[in-house]
Amino acid sequence: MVRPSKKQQIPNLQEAIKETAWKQITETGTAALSLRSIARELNITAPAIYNYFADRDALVTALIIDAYTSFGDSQIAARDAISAEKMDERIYAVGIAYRQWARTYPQRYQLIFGTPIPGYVGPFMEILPSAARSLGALVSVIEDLRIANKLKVDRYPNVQPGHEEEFDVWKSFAGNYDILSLAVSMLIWSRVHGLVSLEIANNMPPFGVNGDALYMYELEATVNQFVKR
Amino acid sequence: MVRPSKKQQIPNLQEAIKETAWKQITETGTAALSLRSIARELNITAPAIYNYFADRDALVTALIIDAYTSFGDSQIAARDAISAEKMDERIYAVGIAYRQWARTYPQRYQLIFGTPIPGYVGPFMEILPSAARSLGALVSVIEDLRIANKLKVDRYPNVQPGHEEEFDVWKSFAGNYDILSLAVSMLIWSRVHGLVSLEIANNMPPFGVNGDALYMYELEATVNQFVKR
DNA sequence: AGTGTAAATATACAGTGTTTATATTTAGAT
DNA sequence: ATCTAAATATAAACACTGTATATTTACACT
Repeated sequence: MVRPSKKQQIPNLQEAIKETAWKQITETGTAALSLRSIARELNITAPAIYNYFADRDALVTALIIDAYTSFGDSQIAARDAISAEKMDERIYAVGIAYRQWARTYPQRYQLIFGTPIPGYVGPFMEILPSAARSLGALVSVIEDLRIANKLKVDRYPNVQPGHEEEFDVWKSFAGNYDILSLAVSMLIWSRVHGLVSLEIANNMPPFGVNGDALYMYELEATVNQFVKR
Repeated sequence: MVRPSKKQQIPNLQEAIKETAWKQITETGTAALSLRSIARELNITAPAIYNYFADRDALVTALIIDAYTSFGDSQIAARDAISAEKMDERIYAVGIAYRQWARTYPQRYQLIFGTPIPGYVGPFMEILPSAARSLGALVSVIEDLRIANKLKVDRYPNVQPGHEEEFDVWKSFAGNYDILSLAVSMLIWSRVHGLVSLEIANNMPPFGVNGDALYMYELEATVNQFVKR
């Protein structure tokens, strides 16, 4: 038997490979991702995967884009659940959804923002669209604040020109926002990411404050810092 | 030739293995760490390493502890370069040293705070001493602030009891500080880590604000938030 | 001098990503 | 209906990886 007849083949093998990859990542972590073990579970041979993904890194890239899309969906849904005028509430909603998604899918979070795959470096321009879309939820709220003249940013560091190409791609997927809104969003994002990534990676000493309360405390501090009242 | 005479042997092979590991990590990243390639470079066989480290994870743990020690040295040196009364200046010094160390040794930073070694999970209690010591530099300054009644922490989330054993180990290496100082330090740490880790991992969009200025902006915001004046 | 131990090698096993060549099924064109 | 070509899978092999086992040898101590 060199090639099974189509009757016994898996339909949509490309999707099946990704699904099996996610299943294994969820069960045993991102580090355990292995083309051969995926093939074993699908009862195919490892080289067959190369008909659907150029190499292991291409599969990882596809997984990352899928994860960003899921992440972005939850970000956008959280934002849109609050009416557009209540901007600070939107910030809280997006912030809470951020942590919730990360805690629900810790492996996906690490796959996106960590570097758990040995040797893998993502193709920036390929990933940027889905990344821009997911971070765009926060950016859009900050931009609304800025337009409403409620963004408190005295002496904010100057934004630098350059990287026009990446910026254009960003704008085409996240929205055409002022670069100041983008820069402020990056700082807010880094705060949220700081707490969440340490929590996910269990790098926070296990003693200390309640995670939920600490996270809300940080969100409040951030809103107080950046929103005029 | 089954065993070379001691004359041609490498003295202090344990140290030599670690040094070679660091060299390779610096040159080709944490992901490329390999016992066999270390052995090749030292002109020994791979199993010989097992006389000095129980397995690959034990070597990684030793590297992490060394990295924490180097990191802690720089933290403590930065703190002690400023006289103890100038507490806010000490926070800046420790914060700046944090980013500087991370940018000087990005691979070591990722080794400590990321998860770039597939399947490796560090033995918490073994690493805690060196970790506590390095983070203790910041904690000690926050504790000084608290004692001087200059710590601005209205409505800070309650600290939780439990984990007494880890806490005792922490205190024996970082100092016997109030748990509130510890908790505040964790939040400050998460902010610094958020910015630095995104910068190190190149996960920050390359457009935006100047890295140095943004980092100082965040340090100032943090000092303004937590230090009474 | 003899012996025991420690430290290295040699060998082997199971796993990984990937390449190459080969076989077969399937779709499309004559 | 038949021939051809592309698509899709396998089989085998290569160069790696960490690690276990058995063996050999150098050295230190009695």
